[in-house]
Amino acid sequence: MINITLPDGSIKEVEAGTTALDIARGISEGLARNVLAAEINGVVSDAFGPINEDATLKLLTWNDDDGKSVMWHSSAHLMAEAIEALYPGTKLAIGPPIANGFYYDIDLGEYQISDEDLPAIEAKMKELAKQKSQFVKKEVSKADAISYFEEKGDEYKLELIDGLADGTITFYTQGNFTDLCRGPHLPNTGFIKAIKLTSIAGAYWRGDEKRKQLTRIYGITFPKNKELVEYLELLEEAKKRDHRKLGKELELFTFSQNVGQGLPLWLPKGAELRARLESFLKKEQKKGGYEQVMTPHIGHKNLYITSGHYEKYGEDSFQPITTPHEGEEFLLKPMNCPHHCEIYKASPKSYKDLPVRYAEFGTVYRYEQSGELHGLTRVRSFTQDDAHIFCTPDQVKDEFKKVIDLVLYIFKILKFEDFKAQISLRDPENKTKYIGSDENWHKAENAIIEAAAEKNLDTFVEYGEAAFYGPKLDFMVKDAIGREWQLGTIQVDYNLPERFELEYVGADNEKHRPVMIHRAPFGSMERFVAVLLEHCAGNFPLWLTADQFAVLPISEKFNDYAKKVSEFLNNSDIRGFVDNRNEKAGKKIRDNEVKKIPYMLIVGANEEANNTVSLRKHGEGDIGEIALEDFVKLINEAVNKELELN
RNA sequence: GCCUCUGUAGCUCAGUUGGCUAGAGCAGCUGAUUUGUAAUCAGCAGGUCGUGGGUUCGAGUCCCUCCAGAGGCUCCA
Repeated sequence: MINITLPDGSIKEVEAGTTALDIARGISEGLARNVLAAEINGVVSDAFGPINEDATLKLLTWNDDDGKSVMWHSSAHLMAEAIEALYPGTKLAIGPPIANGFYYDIDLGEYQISDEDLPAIEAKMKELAKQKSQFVKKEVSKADAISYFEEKGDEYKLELIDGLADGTITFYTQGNFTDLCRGPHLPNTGFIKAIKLTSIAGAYWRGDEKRKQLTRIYGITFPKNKELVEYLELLEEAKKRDHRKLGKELELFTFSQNVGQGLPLWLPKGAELRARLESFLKKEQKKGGYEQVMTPHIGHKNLYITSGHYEKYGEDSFQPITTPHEGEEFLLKPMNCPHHCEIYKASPKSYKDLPVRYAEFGTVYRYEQSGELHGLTRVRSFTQDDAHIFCTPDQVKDEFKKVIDLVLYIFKILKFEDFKAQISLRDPENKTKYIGSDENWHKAENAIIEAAAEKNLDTFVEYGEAAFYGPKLDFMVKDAIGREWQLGTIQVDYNLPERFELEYVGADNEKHRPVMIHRAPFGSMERFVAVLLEHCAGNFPLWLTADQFAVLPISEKFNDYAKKVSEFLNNSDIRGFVDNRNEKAGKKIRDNEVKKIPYMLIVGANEEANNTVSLRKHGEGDIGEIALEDFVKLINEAVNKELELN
C-alpha cells in the first residue's frame, strides 16, 4: 500500500499501481470525468499512469493552466492523426501546446494546403475524438525509435531523436497514430469536444530561416462548445480594441503607400496626444535633472563605425545617403546614442559634473523586414523618448534605480498594472554577437540585477535578448490580443564610452571612463501610444486626450453662446470645440459619443440664460446643469486626480 | 525576407457559373428643417474595381508580376 497526499492535506492509502484517475473516481465520478492530467510529486503526468510509491497528487482539470496545456498537447496529436489520415505521407515535425491552443509543424511535400482545407481537418478531428481513443504510453529504445521513423520516412522526427538519450524515449499512441512524445496526455481523445483550427502559417524548421519552411497549423480546443463560443467572442472584443482600428476611427494616425510602408503619419488629434505625453515626460525629466538636447536625423557613416552599429546592422539598414560631389556617406540615424556621446565630448567633464543626463525625443529610422511591420508597434520611423546618463561607476546603481522609479511612475499614472520586467542578458552560447569585454558585461549585468532586486521588481531573465552593446531591463506590456510588447527599456553600457573614448577627470586628477545608461521609459512614442490606445480602448485619460469637451448647441440660435462657452474654457486651458453642424441634438450626441469625447456640453435657452451648460459624460449620460466655473473646477480636479497632483 | 490569405468610393461592405452605363449605408456637398440627451428629410457628387501585363468576342470576376494590408515564422540597435 502507498500513501497519496492530496492538496487539502488529506492522505489516501491505496494499492501501489493505482492511477490518478482511480483516485479521482474514488472521490466522485463527476470529478473523474473532468480530470485531464495529474501533478504527481510536482511533475505534470498522465492521469492514467500507475503511481507506485508515496506521492503528493493534484488532479488537473480545465481550470489549471497545466490541464489546458495537456489538453492542447493531445489536441495537437489528434490533429496530426487527422492530417495523416487525410494526407498520407505527411511528415510531422513538432506539435506543442502554446498560450492559447496548439500548433503542429508539418511537411506536406508537394501539396499546398490552404484555409479551405481546415474545415475538413476539423471534421476529421471531431470524428476521431468521438472514438474516445485512449492514449497509450510506451517506452522505446533509441534504436527502435529510429527504425520506426526510418520506416515512416520522417526525417524531422529522426533529427529530434538524434538529440535524445537512449532510455528516455517514449511514444504515445492513440487510435492509429503514434508519435514521438514525452507526454503527458489526456486519458482519451473524447475530452476534446470543441475544435477550431485558426490559421495556417509558414514556420522554419527549428526556427532557423536557413532551413526548410514547414507548414504550421494553429488550432484551439475546448472541453465544451460553449467555451469555444466564448473564446471567439473574446477575440471579437479584442479586435475592437485593436489600435489600428481605433487609430483610424479616432483620427489619430494613418499610413500612406505614397509615403512608404512603416512610416506613420500623425494626424492632428494623434499629434496633440503625443505632444501631451512628451511634455508630461519632459516635466518629470526636468525634475530629475535631465537636460534636453537636439540632434540631426542623419550622421556621418564613421560615427556608426565608431559605435559598432555599422558593423552590426550596416547591411540590414537603410543604405547611406551620399553627398553629390564629395561622395561622403551619411546614415539615417538608427539610434541617438552616438550623437549624444559627441555632445558629451563637446566639453571636458569633471567628476563634479556627473551625472550628466541628455534627453531628446529623437526620431530614428530602422529598416525592418516588410513582414515585420505592424501598425504603430513595429515601424520604420519612430521617436524614442531617449536619454543617456553619463555617470561614474559608483553612480550607476543609484541612477539606474532612479530610472526604474520614473518608469514605474509613468506606468502608474497611465494605469499599466499588468506588466513584467525582463532582464535581457547576452546569449551565453553566442557571445560573438556582442561587443565589449566579459568584464564589462559582468559589471553591467550585475548593476541591472542588483538595482532591480533592490527595487523589489518582479523580474524574469531572458538570455539572448540583450542589445549588442549591453544588457537591458525591459518592461513588457500586453496588447489587446495578448501579444507582448517591449515598452520602457533601461540599459547599462560600459562599451560605447570606450569606443567613443569618453572621459572625465576624477578627484585624483586622473582621467576616468564614465558609464552610460541608455533609457526610454515609453520606449517609442509610436509603440507606447499604440499599446496605451488598446489598454484604454480609446478612452484616453482626460489630461491626455486631444479634445476634452464638445459644446453642442441645441439649434443654430445658440451657436454664439456655444462659441462663448468654448472660448471661455479654452482660455482656462481646457481643450475642446463647438459642434455647430446643422443637426439635431441626438445626432450630435451620438457622433461625439462614438468619438469618445469625455464631456459634452449641451446648450440651449436655459443654459444661455443661466450662464451654464448641461453636462453629459461619455459612457455615463446626462449629469445635469452646471455653472461654467464649476465645470472648469470639475475638469481641473479630475485632471489633478489622474496625475496624482492633489 | 519566407509561408498562407486579402485588396471594389474617405470609411464599412454587396457584386451570381466571366456578359449591358459597378451598387448600398455612413462620411462629404447643396437645400429644406431650428431641433433638448445615441442617427431629421430630400437632392447632388464621389470608383481606370491596389498596379502592370496576359487569357478571352468580352475581365471587378480567371492566370502571372509588382505594391500594400492581415495572421504566423525569422529578425528587432
